[in-house]
Amino acid sequence: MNIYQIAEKAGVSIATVSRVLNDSPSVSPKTREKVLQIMEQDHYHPNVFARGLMLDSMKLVGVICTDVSDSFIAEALSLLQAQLRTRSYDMLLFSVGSNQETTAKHLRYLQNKHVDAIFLIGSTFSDTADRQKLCRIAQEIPVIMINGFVDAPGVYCVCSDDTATAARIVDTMCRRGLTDCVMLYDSMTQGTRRKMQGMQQALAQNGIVFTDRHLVLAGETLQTSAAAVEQLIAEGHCPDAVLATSDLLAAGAIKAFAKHGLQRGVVGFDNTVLCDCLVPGLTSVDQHMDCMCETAARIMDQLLQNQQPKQFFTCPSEIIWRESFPE
Amino acid sequence: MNIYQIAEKAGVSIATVSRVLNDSPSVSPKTREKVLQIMEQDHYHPNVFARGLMLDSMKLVGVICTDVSDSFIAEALSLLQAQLRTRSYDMLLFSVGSNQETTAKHLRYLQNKHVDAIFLIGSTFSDTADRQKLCRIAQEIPVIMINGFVDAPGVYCVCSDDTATAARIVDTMCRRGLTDCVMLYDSMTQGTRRKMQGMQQALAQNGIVFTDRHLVLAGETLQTSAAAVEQLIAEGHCPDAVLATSDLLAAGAIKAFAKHGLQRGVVGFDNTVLCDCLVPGLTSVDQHMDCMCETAARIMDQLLQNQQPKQFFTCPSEIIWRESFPE
DNA sequence: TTGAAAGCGGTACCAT
DNA sequence: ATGGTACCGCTTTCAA
Repeated sequence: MNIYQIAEKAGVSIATVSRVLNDSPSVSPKTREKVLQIMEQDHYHPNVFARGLMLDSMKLVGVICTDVSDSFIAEALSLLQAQLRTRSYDMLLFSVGSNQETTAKHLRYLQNKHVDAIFLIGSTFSDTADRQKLCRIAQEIPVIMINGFVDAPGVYCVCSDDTATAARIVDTMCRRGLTDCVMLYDSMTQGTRRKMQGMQQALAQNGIVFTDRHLVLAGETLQTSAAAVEQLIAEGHCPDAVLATSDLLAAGAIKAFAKHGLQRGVVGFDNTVLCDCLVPGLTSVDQHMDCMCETAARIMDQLLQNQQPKQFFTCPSEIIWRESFPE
Repeated sequence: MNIYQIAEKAGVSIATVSRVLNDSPSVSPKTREKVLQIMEQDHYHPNVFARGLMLDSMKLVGVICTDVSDSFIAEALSLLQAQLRTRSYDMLLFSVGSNQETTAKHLRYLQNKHVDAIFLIGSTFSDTADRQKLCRIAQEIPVIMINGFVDAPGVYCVCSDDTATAARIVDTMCRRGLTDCVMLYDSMTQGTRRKMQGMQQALAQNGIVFTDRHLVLAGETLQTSAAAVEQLIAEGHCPDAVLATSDLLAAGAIKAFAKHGLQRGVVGFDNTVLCDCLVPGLTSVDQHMDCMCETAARIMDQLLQNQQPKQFFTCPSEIIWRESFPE
């Protein structure tokens, strides 16, 4: 069923049918009605490829993320999906791991797919060559980073205020005398860096110099994180408190402390479902992903209407206090 | 940059260029080399829309799931994504909630998008009208259900052997004298039903009649689940052991028991990251999603090559024993 | 082995 | 308000 057959049945030209499809005002109500009726009864739907070919758009956006099965990213996808739906955009999803080069390759791939925009969730671009690739793509297609940061023309970034929140947490720790606190992280992403800066600021405010010993590489699983903390304990460097860059790492710390019968403040990030499951309940940071995704979608709207949005946006995050580090 | 410009630069016709693009054998090595070289230096990539228009395919599959942020589904997506990538298919993702009608609508939507296949993750089709819609679509496009079951021509299903595994667990419980066990569930999906059947079988084997009291609706959050178990305790119906249809519900049970200082066997499903985080560690069922996704992808392969795969597949699941219900 | 030309199913401009 | 028609970029016969 195509536009020609509809035109023939309705006794009009394909141009008129096309006008009806596109809600053109210059069609008489009578004609429109007749055409619509025939479309209806024949279950006609315009061919998306033909439309794409002419308009160079299929109302499709590409989304590149490191790992769908990360609950933080999964939540972002869920919310972004909802935002896109209200705008009649579909989502082409790529879960590509944390390799930068792979991510860059996918950017190019999506460009060739003629997507209308590209969203990057939690990607890092520390490598210069890859960042330049990103810049080139961004000249042609709107690129919007969620919880990632690259300062380049055409690249728009929405982040949460990790730095401020991490600072607030570490400052609270210091004021309670827990000055020997550490940050558990799995890899030096932009997000980690922002949180680290917050810690550094707070320590400085409390007259403490931020050094390597405040930063602990903890792997990316519960087990590796627990092992890292246990090693600290074994070495006699048991920290007063722990701020982890994810709830999972924080869970590892809780486990390690519990094993040694120790009571220590632990705070995580992302406020995932884990927090309520753990004992003690995990104090964590809710990054208000809904805000970030809505902002990201709005940026897309503006870009596709050739408006110039601001390049950087920050969404507030919130500390959700639980027993692992009470307010 | 299109096929015409390449043809002109190479001094050949567009037909020849097209042949090179499609690896046609009837192009002289010389010509092919020259065309390829020009494509290379001009960074030419065929227009996906034009190609889609002719071939009626963009090497795209639609994936409909209830909720990306469910960790079980997120894992499935991650693995399915990997399978699709090796086959050069892209994934159009829809997270539509658990409403059947909405799911059915999206089937139709994807049909109009001319996707090459549709995957459904964890969907239920209890409503007859919606199931019929599914059947109609399945006549035209391969429909593959992961962890869902509908017996209809053109609908292919990959499930894990929930029934057998649930039976094994409940049988173990009974043999240990924990005959007063209950199943915690959140909604009567196909998966729930399969697990329920397993429980029923095992109880029957142990001379116990399966009744309503073995089935406890526990909502879909940690809190609702804990509340449901606490209510049982308050009513003096504290179960000997609990089998929950998800780890989250199981976590709720653990929490409720802990609050009352009770020691009870608890088993979950999906073997999510939660299991290791909980205290005691949660015994859970690993459904080997990798197997299911690989099978699903293979079914797609066969269907797209007009072969006739079996309609129903079962992947083995495995009990991962932890402290909450030791082996 | 190669080229010419007819689609694929729309959109949009130019007439009328 | 409507129709005719030239695209969009590729695939695929049919001839040469």
